[in-house]
Amino acid sequence: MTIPTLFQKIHKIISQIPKGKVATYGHIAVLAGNPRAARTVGWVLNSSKSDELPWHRVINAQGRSSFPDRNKRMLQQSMLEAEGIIFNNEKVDLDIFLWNGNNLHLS
DNA sequence: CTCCTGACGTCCC
DNA sequence: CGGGACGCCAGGA
Repeated sequence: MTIPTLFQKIHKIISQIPKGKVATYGHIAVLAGNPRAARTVGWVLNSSKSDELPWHRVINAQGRSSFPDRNKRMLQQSMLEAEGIIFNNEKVDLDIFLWNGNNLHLS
């Protein structure tokens, strides 16, 4: 395959986020090779089928959900809490739960 | 080809 | 610490 598109890279990376960890859009963008493609990451999640990607493990640099709908944010929070992620005033401790991309392997 | 939009990030006030 | 403005990448009309 020729130079996987950011879409494929991002998609692959997100699908490999380990349980109990979270990744930020910016971090994913970095892992994908484009530190400035944070927006593209969000676009991928929105464009791709949310049922095949752990979208709930993707949050912004603030350690918060970026959903415009409060209801959606709480849903994500609940899903992460179910995985062991601890929320502090609706904020995640990135120093502890941020995935560093250890087990990441692109093909 | 040009313009608009988007689950972001960083800088400045 | 909160809010506003600009920059980035990719896709769709």
